Amino acid sequence: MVLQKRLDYGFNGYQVPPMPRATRSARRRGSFKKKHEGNQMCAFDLLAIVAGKLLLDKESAPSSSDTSADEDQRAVINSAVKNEWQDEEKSLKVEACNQGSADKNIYVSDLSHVHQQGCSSKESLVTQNDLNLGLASALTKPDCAERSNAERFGNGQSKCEIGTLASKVEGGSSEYIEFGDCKLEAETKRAVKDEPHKSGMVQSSTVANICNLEDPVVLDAKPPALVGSDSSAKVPLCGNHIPNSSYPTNQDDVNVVIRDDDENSSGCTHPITTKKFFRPAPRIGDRRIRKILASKYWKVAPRLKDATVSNSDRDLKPVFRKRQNCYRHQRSERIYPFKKRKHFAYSSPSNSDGGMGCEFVSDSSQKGSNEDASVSCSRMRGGQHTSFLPRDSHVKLRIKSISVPELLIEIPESSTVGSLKRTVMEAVTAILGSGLRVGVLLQGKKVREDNKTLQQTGISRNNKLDALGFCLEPNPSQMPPSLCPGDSPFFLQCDTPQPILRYPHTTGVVHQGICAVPEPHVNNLGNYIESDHDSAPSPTDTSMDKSTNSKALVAVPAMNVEALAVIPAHRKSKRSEMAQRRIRRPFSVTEVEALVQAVEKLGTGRWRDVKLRAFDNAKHRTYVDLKDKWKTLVHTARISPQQRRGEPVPQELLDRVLAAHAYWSQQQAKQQFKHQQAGTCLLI
DNA sequence: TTTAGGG
DNA sequence: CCCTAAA
Repeated sequence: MVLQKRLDYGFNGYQVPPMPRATRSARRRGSFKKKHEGNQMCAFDLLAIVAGKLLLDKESAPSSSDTSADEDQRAVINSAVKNEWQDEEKSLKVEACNQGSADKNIYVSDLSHVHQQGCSSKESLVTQNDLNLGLASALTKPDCAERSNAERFGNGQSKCEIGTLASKVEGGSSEYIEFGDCKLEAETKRAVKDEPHKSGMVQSSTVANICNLEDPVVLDAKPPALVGSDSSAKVPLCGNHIPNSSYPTNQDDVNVVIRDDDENSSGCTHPITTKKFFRPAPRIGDRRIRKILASKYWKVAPRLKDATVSNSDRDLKPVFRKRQNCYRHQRSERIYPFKKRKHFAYSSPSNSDGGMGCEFVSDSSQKGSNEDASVSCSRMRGGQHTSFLPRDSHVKLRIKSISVPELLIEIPESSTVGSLKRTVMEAVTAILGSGLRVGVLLQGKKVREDNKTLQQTGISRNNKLDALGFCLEPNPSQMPPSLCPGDSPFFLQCDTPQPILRYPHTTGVVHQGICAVPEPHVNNLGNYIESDHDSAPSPTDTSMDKSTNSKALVAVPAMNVEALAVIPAHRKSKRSEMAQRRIRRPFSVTEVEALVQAVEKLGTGRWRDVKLRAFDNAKHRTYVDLKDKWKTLVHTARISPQQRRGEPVPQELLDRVLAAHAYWSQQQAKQQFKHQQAGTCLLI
């Protein structure tokens, strides 16, 4: 689209809330990005966190008291799932892909692969209201052809696929993460074998690499007593004391506050509302974490569980506190899963064949005692010891892929890709947050009898490799009753303890559907591209403000579940693109004129003053921008008009540029000369 | 944080 | 526009 109209620029009298320079600079400072290059948390991790939590919830739910083999199996799988989801350093991101068919598919996929496969977010995306969304791990798919596997189900039925599962697991711990006013609990793994200072310490990269554990670690079996208590279990398991931690450790959890980028306050500043739900920002580490998470690319949740960023509970809103207690309670029930993972740790970690379904491996002979301890532990919890035999044949599973329910998203055509991404992200988060459970499929059929043993069901080690499948399916029990008519679709809901979705930049727009968002300007999930809100009201900018039209999402559970083959991602995946490059905003002639005028007056080398003088209200123009623009202006003025590109700058302006440049260069030279003179005089 | 300059 | 050294 061509800019038809010039920017109405601020110094002409437009009143735009000035952006705090400090934040702006902080954001712009490259050092920050660099410094935290490793501290990314990708969308996938977020999903993992959510899913991990839910799976855990499910796992420890007292309601499922029976300890049938099936239940055990699910528990084990749950462990693996949540572990794996947080394990991979997949640089995933919600991407939109147009495969050239009528179907538009959106994938959560690896950055490096999306484009590789010819899927570009630049392609036209939102041309219909009913988008067919697929969550796919592109990196796990050799090519687009395989992806079409998912597509061929058509708009209504395509499956959402998420991630690969491998079965490599280590110890773990759970922690809290706040996304805006959402609070999630995340299960994270922990290198048990590491030195305490290594595994537990919070470095500057608190949010960084928690998954770089290459070697599976086998835990020694702990006496049940250890498993019973939260605190007692943690120490030996995780060695998580934090010697030089910059984080206070007076609490049991980690509270990470995600705040939005400063850009989000553009248009209207909401300094207070933004903070409403957050804990009082406290001590040392908080700022860093906050920054890291605000950097739009998150990696993995902080791994230390015994540290907390904030120490005051009293300031929490009641509902918040309640939530926290709730989580804390859950945590204490979640010790045993960690141990159970040992069970899984033995299965081969390396499987990169893109098979489908899962694999059975005989496991009866290995590491009997350790695993038995954990397994028995879980069974004891259910009150049954009878089924447990030390030499029981174990079925070893390797889940290579798992399906998640289908997502349907409705979004106006006028929405931008950026908002679409956010929307998908939110939908994904919501769908995972709405409650999932693991379904078991045998020979394509769902196994519903939870009480049957694996043997009875036919899930034995003699089984075929692909006979067994797993899927994630909506969990009706976790859905808000009011929003769940029958077993119908589950909706996004905002005021559940689960991930809360917010729609950014929604200036007073009513969200259709269930979400009533208190703080529309807080964007804690996406904040991708167009968070750079332009305060200068050009027609382009207003039209680009798509997020205003964000609508509520409706997610429909998939009826159609089938595992797609996926290949595990490499652990050291390429760093996803760091902080998003700012969108390009060509200078309008008006702006150029303002710039020239200011430079004529102030000279080159005083860009901050230039900024203040002429661009104070254009918060998207930094003094660096102005300096750069001047640089290019000078260059433009020197080249022939034929070589120039973009909106033509009047020759008159270019002449002034050259004149001013010459003048101030001369001045500068004079200054330098004088200084030199002074210096030599002193020396002599 | 700003400036200056290369990429 | 980004990144950074240097001030």
